[in-house]
Parts: sequence; structure tokens; C-alpha cells
Amino acid sequence: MYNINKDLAKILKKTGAIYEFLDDRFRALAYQRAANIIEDLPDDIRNYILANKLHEIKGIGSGIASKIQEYVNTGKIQKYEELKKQVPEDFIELMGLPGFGPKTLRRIYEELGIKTKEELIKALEEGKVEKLSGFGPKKVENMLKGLQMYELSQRRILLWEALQISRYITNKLKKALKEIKDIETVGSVRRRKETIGDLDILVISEEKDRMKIMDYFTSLPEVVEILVKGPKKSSVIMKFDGKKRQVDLRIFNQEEWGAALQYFTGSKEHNVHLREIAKEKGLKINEYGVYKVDTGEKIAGETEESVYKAVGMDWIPPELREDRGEIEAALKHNLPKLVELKDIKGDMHIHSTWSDGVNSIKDIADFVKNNYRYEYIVITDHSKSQRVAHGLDEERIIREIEEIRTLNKMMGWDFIKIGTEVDILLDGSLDFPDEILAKLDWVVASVHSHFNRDNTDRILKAMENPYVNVIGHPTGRLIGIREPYPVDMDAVIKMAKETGTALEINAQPRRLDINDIWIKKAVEEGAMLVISTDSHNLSNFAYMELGVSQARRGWAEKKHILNTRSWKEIKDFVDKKRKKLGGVIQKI
DNA sequence: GCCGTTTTCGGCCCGACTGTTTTCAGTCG
Repeated sequence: MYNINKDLAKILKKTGAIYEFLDDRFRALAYQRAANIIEDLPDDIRNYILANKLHEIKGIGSGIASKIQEYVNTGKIQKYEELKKQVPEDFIELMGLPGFGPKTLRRIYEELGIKTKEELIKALEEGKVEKLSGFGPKKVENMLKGLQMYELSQRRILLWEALQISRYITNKLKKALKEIKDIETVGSVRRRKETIGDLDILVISEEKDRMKIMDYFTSLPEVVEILVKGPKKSSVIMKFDGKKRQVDLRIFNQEEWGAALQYFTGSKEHNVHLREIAKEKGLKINEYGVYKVDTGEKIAGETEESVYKAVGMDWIPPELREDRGEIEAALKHNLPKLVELKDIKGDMHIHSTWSDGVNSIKDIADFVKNNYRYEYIVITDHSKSQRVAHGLDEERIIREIEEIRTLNKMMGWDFIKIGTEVDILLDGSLDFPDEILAKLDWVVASVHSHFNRDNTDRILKAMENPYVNVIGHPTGRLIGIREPYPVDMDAVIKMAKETGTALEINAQPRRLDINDIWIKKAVEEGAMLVISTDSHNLSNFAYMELGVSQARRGWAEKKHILNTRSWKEIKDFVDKKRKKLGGVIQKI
């Protein structure tokens, strides 16, 4: 079933923007919140209606509920259609650009009669806007700059890229300046969101050293423009690989550090909710600390733990801070104990030179042995349908099995396991016969074709094969390039649980598939997960870190991730399915 | 428009910065 949540959220968001333009701030807020909530829902909104559970979702009251119902029934929301007429279409899009707040746009619309983006740019350039009272040359300049930055701000970069950049900057600062007592990247990087807009970096130093740190930061060779420079906060545009990014640096005192980390890590929704709760308890939270409202006394702030503790909560891991229930869980001291990178015992999706990988199996094994503390790796080269990837036919995979057996014997270990990434064909059958699959330790089954059709039945059928152990990159998305193919993930998760098939968290930076929302759903439903790098060369093994943070964003604990277990336990998982569905059990 | 073991009415997070002002509105994160 095609998921309508995204489209509905988009309309609600626009409705919120229109209300903001109409100066109905709180109604706007309500719509924006509802839009965020619906975007994050694991289930299709229609399922909530069917189960009569729409009213149980916090943040959706009777008004918005009836509009959702209307949208589901008719594909339209009458109120939205009417509201749209009161705001120039271009302005809805422009709202939120740097310098383009609702008040500003409203006055330009009312006092200059401007209705399109082109007219607006012309008026800005001709000095018409500058003449309005309360406007001036600086503001106009900033608005024009904001338009220029529009493209830039639209392009979010992948988490992996952002991590490299932020680590480069923080290492460089730390090494060069002994005045820096601590440094930490915050914002969406710290929350490990799959894509990143700006980079935010926090530093502890004494007040006398601040200008020196800012001087060094703003004169880094990658800096192409300084937006703001002060002792507490500086913003610059940096250029990496030809791509521009905004980087903010803020400096705090030791005793403010926890509050600052908490504040600038966000998310915005998490912080708003947190401060609402603080307020109910007579407390005020800002980036400097937690204060009693009546006396003004500061009661916390040096550590993040102290900030959360002051409002009666456990410390919340940054990956959970999206206001998806973590605040309620922290209040009840009921947060999950999230999986960690050190829990991972092996990588279960790797390509070698047998198909489209860059390295030989021997080189892969040596490299992983020397650089990771894994107990096993599984080589999973492509099957024959993947011609461009030199997929293996029956004869070649038999030879690959032999090579691995010989290698293990020679090295005196049992480190390398033999698997495949077998194609799920159009009709849901597999690209290898069962006789071949039965010889393997581990089978990844993936969809690599027909991305436009509904792939649910195909995947469900593949999961019914006793030899299929995990579905690779289940939704097929490529972040920023290709949307997920149509697939009913609810059904897939249910079938995964039923058949004893795992779902992959593919750690490739552009995949991160399945995403955090589906991971959370799988965890709740009791389906098993596997975090794999899908490595095609040696540097790819480092992506495991991304897969783990994605799992953490989906509330996954160690027990939900299959490759935190020993190989014996994994074999139990494999054998259990084979037994249940009538497959052949391998002896070791 | 949403929400409520103090509330079904009256709130709805908070501070810094900027550019425009003579004391503050709007924007931003």
C-alpha cells in the first residue's frame, strides 16, 4: 500500500506556513507539530483511522483529525484549498529562507503588492523594499544573500561526509590550541541524523582565550566567508571538495557545558518538549543551565546528566532526541539500553573480487582481522542476474566455496563464512536454486530491479524460502537520489518475524536502509535485525559505525541485532528457519 | 488548533543577534 503520510504531512506543513503568514502563530504551531508527528508515524495514517486510533495520537485533536479524514476520503482538504488563495504561492516556499520570516513577507505583500519570487527579487534589487519603514540596506542585503544561499541550504550532505568534516575541524582545533579544554560536534551530527545541514561545534575555554580561538577558526584555509564573528559565537562558510557548508562555533564555560551540549544537540522538538516539562516543574532551561523560576537559583548545567536529572529524567542518548517518546521513557526511567559499536561481532554482507568488490577474500580477511575485533565475516557476492557486478553462476559459487574452505584451513581459523547476496527475481523466486543455497552459511536476498512496481509480494515470497536469512537493503532507497520502491514494510516486518528472517540495516552512507522509523517498528514487532556494511572495498568496513547509529536512532538494543551474537547463535537462527520451513540443515 | 492529577479557558520554549530603532520587532537555532 502506497504510504500517504508524507503527502499529508506536506499539506499540513503548508497549512501551518499559511497560518504563520496570516499571523495565527499558535494555530500554525499546531499544524506544524501535527505534520511532524504524521511524518514520523511508522504506520500508514489510514491504519490509524481503521483501528479508530487517530484520536489517541498526541498532538492531533478533533480539528486536524477531521481534516485527515477528509484527505483520506477525497484526496483534498477544503480548508487548505481556501487558505491557499490568501497567500501567494511563491511565498509559502520562500517562508523560512534566511531573512524571510512571515512578518517580513506579509508586509512586502501588503505594502508593495508583490506576489511572485521574480517580482520580489526585482523589488529588492531596485531598492523598493529598502524604503519600507523598519527595513534598511542591511536587511535587504541579507535577504538577497538568503536567496543565494537557498540552493546551498536545500542540499543536505550525508552523515558520513559531515562526520569526516567535523572530525577534521575538531581535531585540527584541538591540536593547534591548548586553550581548548574540550570540543564536541553537536546538532544533527551528534544525533546521527542521516543527512546534515549545518555543522555546529562547541568548545570550552576561559573567557580570555576566546578571541584567539575564534581568530584561528575563522582563518582556517577552508573558510571562504565569515558570516558572524564574536567571542561567543562565530559562523563561517567552509569549502570542502568544492562544496560549501556553514559551520558554527560557540564557546562556553566549564560550568555551562552540559546545558550547552543539551541545548545545541536538539532536536528542536525534543528541546521544546523538555522545556515545557521543566516549566511545569517551576524550572527554566536555557543553554547556560537549569534555574528555579521563583528564586533564579541555578541547580544544574555542568553535565548533560545533571540537566536531565534536574527535571526528573535519565540522560537520553543523542540519537533518541527526536521527541518520539524518549522524554516519556526517560521520565519513567524506562529508556532502552541501546546497541553499541563494540557489541558487533561480525560483518555479514561483503563483496570480493569474485563479483564487484575491489579486494580478494584473503585481503579482506587479513584487513578485518588486523583492524576489527570481529569473530567472523561473511562473503556475500552477487548472483548471476547482476551481470554488471559480475554476479556468480552456480559453477563459480561452488569454486568460491572451495576457495574459502581452503583459505580457512590454511590460516587455521574458521573466520570466513560463505554466503551470497542473491537476487530476488521479478516473481519472487531466487537467482540460485535451493541446492546451492543449502550449501551456504548465510543468505542475503535483495531486490535490484523493477524499482517502480510494488515489490511487496516479491519480498514476502523470498522470505518464505527456508534458506533466505536476511532481506538486503529492504526499501531500496538511495538518499537524495532515489526514493524507496513501493513496498508494504508493515507486511514485510510481520513476515520477517513469522518466518525467522532478519531485516538488514545496510550501513552504506547513501542507503542506511531500513531507516530509523522502520527499525523502531521492527524492534516493537520483534523482528530481528542485522547491521551490515555491504563493503565493496576495505575502507567501507568503517561504515559499521553508521549502521549502529542508525540502529540506535531506531531504539534497537543489543538483543535486537543478530550480529552482536556468536556464530554458534547465528547458526541456531539459520537452522531454526530451515527446520521450520523444511530446509536441509548443514553440519559444521 | 491542541492540551489539561492545580486548568475545559488560557496558555502555547528561550535567549542571542541583527538591524533597525531611540526602546524594540523579527528572526534564528
